[in-house]
Amino acid sequence: MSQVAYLPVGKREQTKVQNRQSILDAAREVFGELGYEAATVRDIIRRTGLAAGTFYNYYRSKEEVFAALADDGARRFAPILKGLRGKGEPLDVFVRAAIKAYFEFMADEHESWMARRPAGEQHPHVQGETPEMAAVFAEVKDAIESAIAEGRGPASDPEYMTAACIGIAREVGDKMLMRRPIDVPAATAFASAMILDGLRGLSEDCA
Amino acid sequence: MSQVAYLPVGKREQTKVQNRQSILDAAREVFGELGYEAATVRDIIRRTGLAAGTFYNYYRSKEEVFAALADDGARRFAPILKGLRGKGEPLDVFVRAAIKAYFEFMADEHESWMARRPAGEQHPHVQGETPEMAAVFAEVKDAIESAIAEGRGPASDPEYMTAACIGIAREVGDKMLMRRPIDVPAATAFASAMILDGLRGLSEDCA
Amino acid sequence: MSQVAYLPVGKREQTKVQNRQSILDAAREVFGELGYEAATVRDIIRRTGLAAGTFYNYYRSKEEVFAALADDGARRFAPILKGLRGKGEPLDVFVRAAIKAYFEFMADEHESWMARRPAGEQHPHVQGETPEMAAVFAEVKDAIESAIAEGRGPASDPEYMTAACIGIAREVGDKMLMRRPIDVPAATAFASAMILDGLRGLSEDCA
Amino acid sequence: MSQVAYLPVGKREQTKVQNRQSILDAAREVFGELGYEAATVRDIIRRTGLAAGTFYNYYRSKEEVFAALADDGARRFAPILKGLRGKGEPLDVFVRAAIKAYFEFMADEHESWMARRPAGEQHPHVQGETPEMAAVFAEVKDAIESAIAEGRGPASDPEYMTAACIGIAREVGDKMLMRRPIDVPAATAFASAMILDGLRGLSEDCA
DNA sequence: AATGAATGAGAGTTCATTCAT
DNA sequence: TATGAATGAACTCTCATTCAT
Repeated sequence: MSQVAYLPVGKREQTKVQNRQSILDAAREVFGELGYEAATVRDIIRRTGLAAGTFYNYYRSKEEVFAALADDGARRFAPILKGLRGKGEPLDVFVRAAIKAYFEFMADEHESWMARRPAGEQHPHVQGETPEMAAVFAEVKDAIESAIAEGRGPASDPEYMTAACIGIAREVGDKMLMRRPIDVPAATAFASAMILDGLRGLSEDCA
Repeated sequence: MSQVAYLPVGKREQTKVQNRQSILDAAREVFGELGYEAATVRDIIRRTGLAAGTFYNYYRSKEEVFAALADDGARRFAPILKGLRGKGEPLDVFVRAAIKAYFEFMADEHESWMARRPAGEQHPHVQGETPEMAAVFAEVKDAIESAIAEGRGPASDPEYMTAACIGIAREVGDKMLMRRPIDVPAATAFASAMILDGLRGLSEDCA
Repeated sequence: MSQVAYLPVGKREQTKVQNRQSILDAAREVFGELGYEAATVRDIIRRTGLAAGTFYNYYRSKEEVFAALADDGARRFAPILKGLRGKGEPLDVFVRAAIKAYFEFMADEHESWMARRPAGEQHPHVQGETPEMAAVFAEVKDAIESAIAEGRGPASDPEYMTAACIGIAREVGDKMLMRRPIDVPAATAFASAMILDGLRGLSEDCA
Repeated sequence: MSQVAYLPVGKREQTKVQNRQSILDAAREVFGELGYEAATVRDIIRRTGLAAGTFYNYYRSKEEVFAALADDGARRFAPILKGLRGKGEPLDVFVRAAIKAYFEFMADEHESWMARRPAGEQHPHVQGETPEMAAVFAEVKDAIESAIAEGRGPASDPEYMTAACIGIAREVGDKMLMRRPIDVPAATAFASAMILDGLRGLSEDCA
């Protein structure tokens, strides 16, 4: 009677939210383990414990869940990046901060991220992307390109530069997650140095 | 009957070799066009003109053809790399040469490589690998690691270094293939500079 | 509370009646557009705006709505036919009047009737019946048979005669609805002449 | 060795022909019992005993089987009608002959035809057409229209005339099949008289 | 060996129907 | 009573793989 409903709190709404979340969670795992292409809607619902048809009450296709997951990731990462971009910092500061943010994000997500490297790379396949990662990459790329456009870094070939930075972040980040303990600062230092100074910089900066 | 077989070139052996090759060729095309995951054995045999069952006389699965293709690629790329490794060159020479070899290899293969990026990125999907590429990466990684191990470069963190180099090569190479004309020397210069000097080096080396 | 209910018109009863009617209307449309077989309960409720479960408070199945619709049609057509049957008219008068009544009924209903012949006969399918039509046929058949039984026409083979009349009415009526403008008198004249005089009668009666 | 192969006689070809036939037979039955719309591919293969996938080795869809069945029917009926049309007979001769041919065709097919009226009309549904019938109707219609166009009958309203004749044939034919014994000559006499002379002609011609 | 039809598991998806709210 | 999400059976169709020829 006197209840103030800040959010829908009926039992129905509750299970709806739960189910949506179950599906997203299951999807994250499945995409992680099998890769986007190999994953099937049925794999997702199986892991969910829900009935086959229930999936379609929430998402119309595998693509749609993927997109939802990507949105999730982007929503969490974008603000961090936006903050960095606003300040007009010189490139090295920006790079270090962005890499740090990215690696922290990766480490955060890493349970599911690890799930997808199930010991021994049984499939020859594809270095998968979690949907969140895909979104994050897009953001990073955008950020780096505009940083360059604003003259806060060498104006060599913005597209190649972005590509190179992403390549480093992706591969080093991947390796980072495979080590125990996961050492974000070390990986950040390495990747930043590599980006900023190349191999030459590594002896001094990282050794 | 009266044929003298210097090599296995009897009619049987000939068609056997031909068929095996047809399958590999078809597989290369199909993996290129559809991506590894989306490709099906049926797609491969359809393109082959052979009967469905015949496929299984040569390969037991899609994975196996993929592996065979990867071997192919590795067999062609490995000698180049081996040559470089033998000479005990300093790291910068080795890197430049390796990158060059790799990008030339990519450009060579690029017809099929391009085929599988069918303009507009209709799937959200995965940056696939041709099987050959996968093999090449393994080789490169090995080469770089041993170069480092032999002390011909900074002894920072060999695994991270390798990862970073591969990341740069992969992403920059990808971009290179998307430009017209495909400019291998320019991409090589960029990637080498980036690897060796990082962003700082780019202004001088590449501009 | 203080409402005097002459008929069940309480709020509850009102919406009950309304809902029942919505469902029937929606069903008529849907059967018309999709055909009986292709129509689904979901299609009907979707058009209704009601919740899925609500349908089942009124009808247990698609079949049951169909039957209800047929009853509707029969209820409207039966009195007309009953009027004709009571008078003991000779067969030709009866036939003309019945055909006229039937064609008028068809023309009346024809919006929905037309909807279900969506130009170009995309399905190979079946000449469907609206439920009302099915009911009407039953009535007509009964009327004709008893007219014959009462000796108001040639006693050849009542069942065949009925069948023939129904066949003519059905097919000619169908054609009538496909022409613009819909000319009920002309179609009635044709069908009556055909029934009464066969092809020979057509030159004189209809030309 | 010395065998002259009039037809493919390998075991494989044999089963292929058999399977194709099984599917057609099963489809005929299923369309008969359930109607075209309600019938599913699964219903057909279930009755066949073949594996699910096998269906698709022969036909790509329900539509395609239907079409094949219709072709069958048309192939058998068309020549008869063509023969009649060539001779330029007056309309009454043509009509009698065509009706006779049609009813004989129906009686022939009637095992399967009967199968689809499984005692008591459990579905409200559709007066189905076997695919063969659909094809036959198209032929008949064409024949009648051109007979009229050639002036071998009253020039009233060709489309209505055709419709009326088809209606009679369809409905009377249906009834004919429901009687035991099936009396094709009687039904032919009735329908012909009805078409040519209408109800008035029935007393004299048929009684 | 090569063939290609048969197989049946399994994918995506829709639907009638139930039932807690 | 109305609601609408959950259910799971059933449908269409494709695929990897086998095996008689």
